[in-house]
Amino acid sequence: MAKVAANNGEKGEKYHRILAAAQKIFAQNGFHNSKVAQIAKEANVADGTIYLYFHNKDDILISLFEDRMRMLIDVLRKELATIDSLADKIRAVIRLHFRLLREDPDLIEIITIELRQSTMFMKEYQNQQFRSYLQVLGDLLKEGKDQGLIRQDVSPGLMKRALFGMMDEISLLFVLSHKQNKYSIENVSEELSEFFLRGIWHDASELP
Amino acid sequence: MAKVAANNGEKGEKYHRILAAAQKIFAQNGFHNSKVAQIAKEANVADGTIYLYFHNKDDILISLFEDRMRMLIDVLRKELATIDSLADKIRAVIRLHFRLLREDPDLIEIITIELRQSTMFMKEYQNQQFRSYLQVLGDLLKEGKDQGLIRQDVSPGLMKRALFGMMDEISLLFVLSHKQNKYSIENVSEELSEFFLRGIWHDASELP
DNA sequence: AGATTGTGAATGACCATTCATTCATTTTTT
DNA sequence: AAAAAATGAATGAATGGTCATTCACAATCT
Repeated sequence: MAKVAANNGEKGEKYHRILAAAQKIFAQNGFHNSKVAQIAKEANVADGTIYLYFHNKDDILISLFEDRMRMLIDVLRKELATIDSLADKIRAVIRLHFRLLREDPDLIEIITIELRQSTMFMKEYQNQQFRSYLQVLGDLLKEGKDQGLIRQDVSPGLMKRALFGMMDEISLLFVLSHKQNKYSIENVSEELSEFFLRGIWHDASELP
Repeated sequence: MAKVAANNGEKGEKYHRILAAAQKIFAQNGFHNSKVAQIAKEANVADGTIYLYFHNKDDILISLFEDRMRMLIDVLRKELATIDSLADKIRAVIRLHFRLLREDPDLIEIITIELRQSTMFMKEYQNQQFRSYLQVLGDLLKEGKDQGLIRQDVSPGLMKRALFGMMDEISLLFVLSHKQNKYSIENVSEELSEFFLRGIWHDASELP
């Protein structure tokens, strides 16, 4: 008993080491082609040890996903709190997504590929964190509508997904082409922001 | 050898029966959780027979995907040929995608879920048909830029993917929520079209 | 009859998961 | 404070179940 873990998010360091290993291996091979033994090796841990921290292979993926999404939402919320203009907030959402693509491509690869790959069984687990992330986007849009900045015939529930879909698909482009891409991440982020804002804005000529 | 098949696309009817069965089973369970034996049963064919028509399980998915994409592109090209206005062409692209979602949800489920699920190994197979589909979208955007209808700082190569990503993600919403959705497919198609056109259009107030 | 097409039981590779065992560390006893 | 006992985290070899794939045989054509 005793130490309930000190450093990280409450769960002990071996737990997090395994998650980090899983992130790498899953991003590399996809969930179904990743062997638990590989993850164990990457984490410098015996095969069996993994089962002290996770119920089974699926549980690793789910935990990984939830953990990372929690972080993402956290960072996002903090960044948004420092920005006033709604348009700039939306730009920040997009910029963050693509900044992550640069700083932690494995994470984006997990979101982009594994989220779908496991959607079928994630359905059961409801995937609460992902919902929260979409929620943040939806709230921004709602706010914009209320302020009259965004057109009244925009559905936040739809457009939050449209936005995620765009970012996700374009991330995939980068992830798969392994950086040998003719677009720079900065330009992409910029172009997407302006496109999205124009699409929803009440009067595009008034876009700050 | 002998008969190269008469009725359908060149390949013989058992071939197509297996593909149809695979479409259903894959949509139902996802690629990795679908058993070859299930597909055989659904197609009223012996397990071994499948291997007379396909090299292996992966080959079934790839063939299915290529075959269906070919159809989709075909229909799309024909529809576009009957339309003059560029804006209406883009609307037609979106409408077709969502019409399919209604008429052949299994197909959209395959595109939406399995495309990602198998991206890793589809990379090797280059996925020619999917590229062609994107190509069609890209050409439309290019055309619009040349005509000055679309803003000059829009990148067709990027926006074709953004468009696909949007449609794909929102299809996923429908596929997963199994129709119990508060949005109607028609409204979604309509709202997305207007959003997308405004996003890229040179002067949104001049949108036909 | 020879060729082609189809069958489905049998095979064997693969891999998630288990569990008997080890051993460092902590607790209790003397 | 040293010795003895208890603990439970960690290990990794062994297990067992699951399928994709094969192939010897059968049916059907030409």
